[in-house]
Amino acid sequence: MFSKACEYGIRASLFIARESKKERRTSLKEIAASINSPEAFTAKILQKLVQQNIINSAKGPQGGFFVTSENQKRVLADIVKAIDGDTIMTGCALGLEKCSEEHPCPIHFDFAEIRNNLKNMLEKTTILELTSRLDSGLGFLKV
Amino acid sequence: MFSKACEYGIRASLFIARESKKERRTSLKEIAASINSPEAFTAKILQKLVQQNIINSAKGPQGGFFVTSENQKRVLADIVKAIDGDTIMTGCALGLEKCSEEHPCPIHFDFAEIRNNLKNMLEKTTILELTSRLDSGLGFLKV
DNA sequence: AAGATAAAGGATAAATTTGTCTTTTTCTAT
DNA sequence: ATAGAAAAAGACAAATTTATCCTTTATCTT
Repeated sequence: MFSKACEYGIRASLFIARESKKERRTSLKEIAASINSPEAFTAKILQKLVQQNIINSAKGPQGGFFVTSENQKRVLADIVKAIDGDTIMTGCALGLEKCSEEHPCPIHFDFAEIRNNLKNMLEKTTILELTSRLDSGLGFLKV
Repeated sequence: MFSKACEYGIRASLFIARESKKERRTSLKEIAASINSPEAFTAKILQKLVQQNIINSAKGPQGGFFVTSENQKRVLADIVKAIDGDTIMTGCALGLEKCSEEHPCPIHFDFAEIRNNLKNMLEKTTILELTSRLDSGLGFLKV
């Protein structure tokens, strides 16, 4: 469904956001250990998310990654788009470029429904909401 | 969503099934041209589908690929599983191995619904049904 | 100012997926 | 029997994704 990079990206973002709520910046090392992801690869993914202003970072001592309250309002779709693009939310299930309502592939209408449900879910689910779930013990990020 | 191999595999299977309804066996060359896929790569995918008895083939002159009436009853899920496995229908959205109802990731319940809708769709949609749509001009397989 | 800390950036490597090419096997029709 | 047709099989190549390592930049602390 999502690429490995995207899975790590979401998990990392949620972990960082959660720490941010506690007014803590967190380091790459801590993130990778907490979400069970390869450190250097995770660094690359976080770089990309920082560049797109989805999460935030600061260099130097006491630096690290964090999520501003503005960015806490971001949704899963933002992360997914930043890393995997939006093919999963808009593309044809059979990979046909010119698939559309007017010129549909054989599973277009069945799939459009599922894809739209996914899209809606990703677009309405905020980082904030998910960290709340984590805080209330509803959900984990590791293994 | 699906791998390229899976996209080609589904498109090819539908094309072959459609030809089979007309009592025609169809060749690799014809298939690849008709669904716009790389010929040699498509060959590998079809090999795998034949091995798993999802589509059928015959060697030699007048040979080619076809779909028995038994196999016409197969569903999309069979093809997807044969090529991509069933991760997409059962796996965790965040790639967590031990994600479950009891030990869920933060988006487990939202995602489970979407994943189940996808699973149900794939499991109820037969090759036969899809070729009927193609026959009635409802859907295409190329580009 | 100097040193330490932590992310950013760039080059490289491994693994997987996608894709090609050549040879072999099987079968049909003549 | 044999020639030709077509899939099967195996080896190889390119592209993409996943992953690592090393150097540079920024900035905080002393």
